[in-house]
Amino acid sequence: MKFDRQEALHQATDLFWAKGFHATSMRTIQQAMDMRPGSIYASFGSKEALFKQALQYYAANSQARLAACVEQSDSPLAGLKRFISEVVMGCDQAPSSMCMLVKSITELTEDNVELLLEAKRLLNGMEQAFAEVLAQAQAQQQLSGDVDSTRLARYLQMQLMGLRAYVRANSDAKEHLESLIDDVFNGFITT
Amino acid sequence: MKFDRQEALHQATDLFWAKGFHATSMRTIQQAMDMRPGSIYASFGSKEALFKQALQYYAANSQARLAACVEQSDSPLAGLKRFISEVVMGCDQAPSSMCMLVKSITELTEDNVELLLEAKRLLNGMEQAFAEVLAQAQAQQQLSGDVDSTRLARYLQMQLMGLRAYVRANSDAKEHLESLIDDVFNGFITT
DNA sequence: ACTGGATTTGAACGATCGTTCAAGCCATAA
DNA sequence: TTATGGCTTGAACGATCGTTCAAATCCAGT
Repeated sequence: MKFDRQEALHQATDLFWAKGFHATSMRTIQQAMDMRPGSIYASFGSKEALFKQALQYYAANSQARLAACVEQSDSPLAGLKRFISEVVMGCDQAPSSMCMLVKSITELTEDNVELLLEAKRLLNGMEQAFAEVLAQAQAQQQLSGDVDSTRLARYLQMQLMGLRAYVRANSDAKEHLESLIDDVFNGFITT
Repeated sequence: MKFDRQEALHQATDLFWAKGFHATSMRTIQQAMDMRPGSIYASFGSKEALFKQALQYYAANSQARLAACVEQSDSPLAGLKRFISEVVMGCDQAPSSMCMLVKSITELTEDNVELLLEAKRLLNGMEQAFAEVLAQAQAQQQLSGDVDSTRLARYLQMQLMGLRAYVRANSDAKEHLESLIDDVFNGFITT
């Protein structure tokens, strides 16, 4: 049976996502991957390199899910809202209610500049993906075209960060969740 | 010269705030405090206990600053906006652009339940403080009284989390900052 | 000056960290 | 069957982690 690199990376990503960079030890990762240190270092290089690849794996997954949401919905805007709901409501199964990129940017310091910059870069990619969906909505007259879509995307991203952080801090506030999502979504639509 | 417990705690708080719980070693703290391990453990108990006291110190400071802002301003609402601006704009001197409580809640897991719960508790305290200021504003007819002030406070806290996280992730976006603050503030006022 | 209790010191502990590498294993080719 | 080359293994490394504690130091009261 061949070694499944993708699956191993998936396990590592979930662990890093749940516990963060510093609190996740290589020994825990070895256990989750069912691999011995030598193999891991041969495949991924180092803990930092592995984390970087985990970030990229996570970001690629997120963008794919956004694209899937848009495709499965009737309109770009509906797809966007579906994505937001999916992300915020489905946080029970996820390793963390928060975005792994935001968590990483929150945790990392100048001691790991490369990782910090990579996380920022990938998060900017997400913002651009949002902007593209919003531009689509504008092209289809679903959204007023007199506001810069990148500005809307920025506002949306900020709101989404706040939403997911709030859920993390107040996990029992699931009741208010749908209304909060609506507030966020409507708030930024009418901006 | 007597040992200044408050000053020592202040140094520790700044370190924890900047680097988080796991990435801050006791040796770094010893250096920042200019104290030897024995003295620290005699005064504060353990790393966890020290961090808990740092959280409390930080939260008390934050509430005091909010109160000061309200007092120095002409109205509760103006005080609130001043506080938000102060917090978001003045993040250059601060150890981190993000709230230490939010950072902690983001970083900590079930491996340190007590710290996690304490951070959540203190953050709820902040939210309540917001609610009180908003209730004041309602009492002075500065804000419509037909919306629950605790609901407004919740929304404000979510927005503030998003704002500070966004600034952290996109530190070069200081240009859009004032407009973002306005958006946040106005957005939640008209809700 | 002397004493006794409180405080400060810093070496050292065991545990765990990220990482390495010689030795063992296994599939393929001759 | 044997030789070869790459992959896997897990013990072990030095560094650092949080923490302890006996010894040194300090200072108030006599």
